[in-house]
Formats: sequence, structure tokens, C-alpha cells
Amino acid sequence: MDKSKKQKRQEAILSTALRLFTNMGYFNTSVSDIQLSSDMSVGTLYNYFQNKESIAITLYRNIENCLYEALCEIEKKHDNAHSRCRAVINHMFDTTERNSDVMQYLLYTKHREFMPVEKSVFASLPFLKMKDFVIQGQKDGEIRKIEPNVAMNAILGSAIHMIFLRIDGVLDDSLQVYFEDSWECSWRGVRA
Amino acid sequence: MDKSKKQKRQEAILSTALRLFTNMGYFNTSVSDIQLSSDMSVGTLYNYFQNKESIAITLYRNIENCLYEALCEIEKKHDNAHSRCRAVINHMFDTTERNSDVMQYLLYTKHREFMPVEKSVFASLPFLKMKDFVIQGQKDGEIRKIEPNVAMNAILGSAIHMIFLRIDGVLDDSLQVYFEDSWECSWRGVRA
DNA sequence: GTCTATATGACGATAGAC
DNA sequence: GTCTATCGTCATATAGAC
Repeated sequence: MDKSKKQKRQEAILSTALRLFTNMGYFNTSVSDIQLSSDMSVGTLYNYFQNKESIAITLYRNIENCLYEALCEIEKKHDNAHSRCRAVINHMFDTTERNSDVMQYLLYTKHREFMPVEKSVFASLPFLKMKDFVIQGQKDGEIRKIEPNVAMNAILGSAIHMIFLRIDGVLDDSLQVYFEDSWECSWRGVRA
Repeated sequence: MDKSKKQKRQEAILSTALRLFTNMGYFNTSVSDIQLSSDMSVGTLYNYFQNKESIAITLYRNIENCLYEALCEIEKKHDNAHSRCRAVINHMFDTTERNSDVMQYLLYTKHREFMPVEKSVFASLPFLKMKDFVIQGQKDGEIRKIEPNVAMNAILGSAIHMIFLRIDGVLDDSLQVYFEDSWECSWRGVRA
């Protein structure tokens, strides 16, 4: 199944844009930068995308879907809150190390500054799914019955902040090095 | 002690810029926007500040210092890690509710996109001080002896993420409502 | 110090040939 | 579909009168 040339070029634009947006920021990246780094002309670029913003939106939706699917897989493989949440964080740490730009664009970027329509990523599908894991865990007696937002945040918030610190260059070692200790703190905080 | 007119105008520029930067983002705010909202001319504005970036930097330094001083006060008032860390988070939650723009600019903004020289806020003076609180707590046997970055993050990371959620509009209630529960989770995670 | 007017340049996006 | 050339706009910053 060969990818059509059209699809290949679309993906080239998206992956170039992802790299530039995360390295220099959306506003410091010009359409011309994207076009030059993708080895095509402005005209071609505008043939594939309506404008700069639509590149950013497509990219965002793709990554969001990708994370959502990963969470659905995790839901199927595990049957309790403890191992589901653990797997989610492990997956996010892993993705940050292996494919930093993706997590950086999804979590770290302030989307609303250039995509006014978008809501917070933390109110989007993958994180609603994660919240379901937590609420189910409370029903099952695994997690203390505190306000769900607080429980969710106690588990996920510190993990996401670890990712931020790593992206910021504050942590020298890979996230995998910190994973077990960090997870233990999170779980101690909420377990019943 | 009357403020000189000069000082008043400087502060007017800074507070206007803070409001605009946090509401619309640095790149969506033009110098002309700042000038119009401050009721002065471009020329005057450039008489007080070298350029747009220097407004952003001055603002950032001021807020950073302000938080650092608050932490020094907390250090004096409390003599153990538990109550120091608790007071820090309480202070940050409080400031977020009372003076949202300040915390938003300090923590939420991606400074490096427009101030290339700055390092991560989490590697700056106030957060080094906070880390001292944690390390001292480990020495005193209050906090488990895990990697200091992890301990620090378990306490502060989830709190900061709560602030992010509040700024993002994901949390409907004020942070004070969540404070006790959230703090309890954090402390359970790290206490010896 | 404060203003108005303007220089300068970059950027997003389009036109139109091939 | 792809390219080059270019348009219109707007932003930062400066010049120069008062």
C-alpha cells in the first residue's frame, strides 16, 4: 500500500511544522520557514492547507487522537485504576523521551494563543477518559473518595509537571529514571 | 512619599502590559495596544522602555522577585518542611485567585518564546528556595528520602497543575475550595 | 518628556504562468 | 499541482517638532 504522493507531502508539511513550532514557537515560525524546511514552494503549501492556523489545528487534532487511542488500548489491557493510571503515565513519559515534539506540542504549548477556538487540552477526550479511570477507581474503592478533580490531579498533575520540567531542561535524567519514585508518590497520595 | 510621575507611568505601562500579555498573549499584543491602553503615545512608551521585550523582561523579574520575597517570609514564619510547603502552596493558590494575571504570567506563560535569554521559571530563585525547604525536610526526617526533584515535584507539581487547570477554565470553583484535599494528597505522597 | 508622522521590514496570503 | 513574483497589511521602532 504505497502512500499517495499527496499524502506524503501533507505529512511532510505536518512533521516539519511540528518540529518548527515546538523548537521556535508558533509565532516565531513563519510560513516561509515551514515551506523552506519542507522543500516545497509557498504555493504548494497553500495548496495543501488553507492557512498557517489550519496546519496547527490539523497537527493538534492528530496528536490528540493518537493519545486517545493509546488510552483506549490501555483501558482494554488493564482492569483497575491503579494499573491503568500507571500505564497512562508510563506511556506519556515514554512518548516524551522518544518523541519529545509530540508531547511538547500537545501538553506544553499554549494553544489558545494561536487557535482561539480550541479548549484546554485537559478538557479534551484523552483526559476525560483518564478521569473516567479515576472515578471508576473511586467507585471500586481503590482510590479515596475525594473530589474527582483533585484525585485526578494528584495522580496526573505531578506527572505532567515532571514532563514540563524535562522539556524545560530542568531535569537532567530521562523521565524513565524518575518514573517509579514519582508514581509511588502519586499513588500514596490517593489510594484508599 | 509621592510617587514621581515617572515611576507612576512606568508602573502604568507594566500593569497594562501584564493585563494584555496574559489576556491575549505576548505575540498578539502590539506595542500600539499597550500604548493605547496606557493612554500615552508610542514615543513616550519608548522613552520609558527600550523595546517591547524589555517590558516583558522587567515585568517578569518584578514578579519573580515578589514571589521570592514571599517565600523568604514564609521561611522565617515556619520552621519545618510541612508547614513551609503548605504555606507556599496556599500563597500561590491565593495569589492565583486574587491576582490571576501575576501567577499566569509567572508560571503559565512560555517565556522562552519571547525572552530567549531566560531560563525556566522552575530553575529560578523562588523555586530553588522551595527545593531547599524540601531537602531540609528530608534531612529532618519529615519527608521520605527519595530523589529531591521527585519529592519537590510530588509536592509542588500537582499544585501548579491545579493552578494551570484553574487558569485554563477547567476548574469551576476557586482554588481555595480544593486546597485542603489537594494538599493532603501531596503530603501523603512524600511524608516519611 | 511627550507628541505625530513615518521609515523599514516581515509576514501571511494570492495571482497567474507553466 | 507546482512554481515565482508580488500584493496588502501591520508591527516595531525612530525622527523630529514642540
